[in-house]
Amino acid sequence: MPTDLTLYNSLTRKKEVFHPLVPGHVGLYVCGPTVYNPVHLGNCRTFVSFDIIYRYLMAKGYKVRYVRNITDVGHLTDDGEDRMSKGARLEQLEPMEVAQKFSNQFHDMMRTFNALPPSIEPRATGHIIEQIDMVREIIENGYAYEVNGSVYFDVEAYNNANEERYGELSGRRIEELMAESRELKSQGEKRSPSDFAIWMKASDDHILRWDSPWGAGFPGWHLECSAMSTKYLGRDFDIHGGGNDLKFPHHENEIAQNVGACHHAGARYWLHTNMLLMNGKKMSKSDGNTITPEELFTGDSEHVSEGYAPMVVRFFMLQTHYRSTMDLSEEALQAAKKGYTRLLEAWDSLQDMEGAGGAQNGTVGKELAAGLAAAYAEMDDDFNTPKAMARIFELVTRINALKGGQLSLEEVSAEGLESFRDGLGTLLWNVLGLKAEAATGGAEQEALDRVMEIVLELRQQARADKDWALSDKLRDALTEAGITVKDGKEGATWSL
RNA sequence: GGUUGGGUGGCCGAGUGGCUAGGCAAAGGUCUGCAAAACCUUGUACGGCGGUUCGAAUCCGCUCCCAACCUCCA
Repeated sequence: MPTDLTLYNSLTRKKEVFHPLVPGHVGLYVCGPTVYNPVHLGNCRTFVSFDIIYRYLMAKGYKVRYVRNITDVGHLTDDGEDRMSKGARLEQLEPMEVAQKFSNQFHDMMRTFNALPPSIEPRATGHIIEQIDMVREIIENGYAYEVNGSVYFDVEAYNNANEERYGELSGRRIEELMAESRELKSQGEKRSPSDFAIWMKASDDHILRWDSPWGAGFPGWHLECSAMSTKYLGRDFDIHGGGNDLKFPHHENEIAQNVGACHHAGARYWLHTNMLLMNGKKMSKSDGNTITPEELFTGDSEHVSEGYAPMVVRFFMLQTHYRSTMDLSEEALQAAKKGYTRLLEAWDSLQDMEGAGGAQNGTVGKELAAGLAAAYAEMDDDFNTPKAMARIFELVTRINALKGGQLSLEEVSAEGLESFRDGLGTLLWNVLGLKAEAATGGAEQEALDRVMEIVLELRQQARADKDWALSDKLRDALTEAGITVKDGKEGATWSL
């Protein structure tokens, strides 16, 4: 019984049933990273969230074009310096070298988190022509003006001509914005403080520069996403995503630019992920309240007592809804680690099981099927991964009960178990994007398996002889080596 | 100050006006030579004050507190 996919649209501030523009197809645009420094853990959270959304849309049978940009033009920093060239000077590298270095690093990190690559990953510097064209269109439509080689978006003119739509996404009112910014800074070349640059004149020492009808310069803060989403997904497309902190001004201005250029607003559904906090506060380098993904994995940080595997972190992210702030803490990570281990162990147990019932599923088989369907249904409700996880853990309990004998496999048909296993596997590995990480690989792992088999056999012999001293000694020694032995009905099992 | 979203049991974290979210931790029990694991059972939770309602954590008002955004930021 498939349900409709509903999602929370930031634009309307309501949950809406999702209807793609073209049946069967979804155009998804997500604001990607600025590649001038190492990827931040908060970025990872956002991209993991959209990875799950991407995966789930595909699991629903949609053909998805997922576009996620790389910003390598840089934006102005406080002192007016281009970020890319700043990075270049500090690192003694070419700007494109810096961009490449951190793009590579970003891609590695996405792979580590098991996030699928997007269908198209356009770079801002590769779309200067499109951006210049867009600036020209906006000027032609009367929503921008040129001053000394820079072009500014005329927010007031735009707002008056388009039913006061500036601010519809962020809930801001133009009068309030003007009132504030008047106090904050001088107007400079802008006619109005709320106007924003869509093309900037390059000063003589600015490295990243391109020729344009307005002289040498570089594109403005928000233009790339407008230009690239339009190019690859069309003037109207389905979903635009990004972090909450991009809502204003970035996304608001993106809409203005789209409408300003071609009278189409771009995305119909806007999805915003919430922030990752640590100790209840935004991560910030300046006050030390931060941890890099690498530090989180290795445990090399004052904020964690040990390293956490990337999949434990991903699992941890799954337990919070993408629209809620997520608070990173040692205790929460510990809980995630244990929970994830329990999930993996149940999955392992499930692999060795066979349904013993007849052709018809018994009570337990039906419960398994219903629980799995419920988990999928939770995903239809605005990608509610925490609720889906709750349903999955109810299934974990049943799997363990089947293994422990509290529930009988006689209640599950062979076919029922098979399809349950397939469905659960699809959900865990394909949709939620988890993976069962082997502690060690290949030959080493095989050898260890073999050794453990021998050791456990010896211990089993000792237990049969009621030589508890020897059996306990073996177990204690193994425990000391980091290997846990668990005695079950079908013999002992072990885990690292 | 403005905008947006929050404040849920020891911790994390879902939530539909009335029915056990879930994970971790804790307590009791079953199983086990012991242990671990597993299974079963257990928690006067919903910032505060009012209101609507037969009934509110869930709706409304006020209030306190928190976070993000308003300047580049996922």
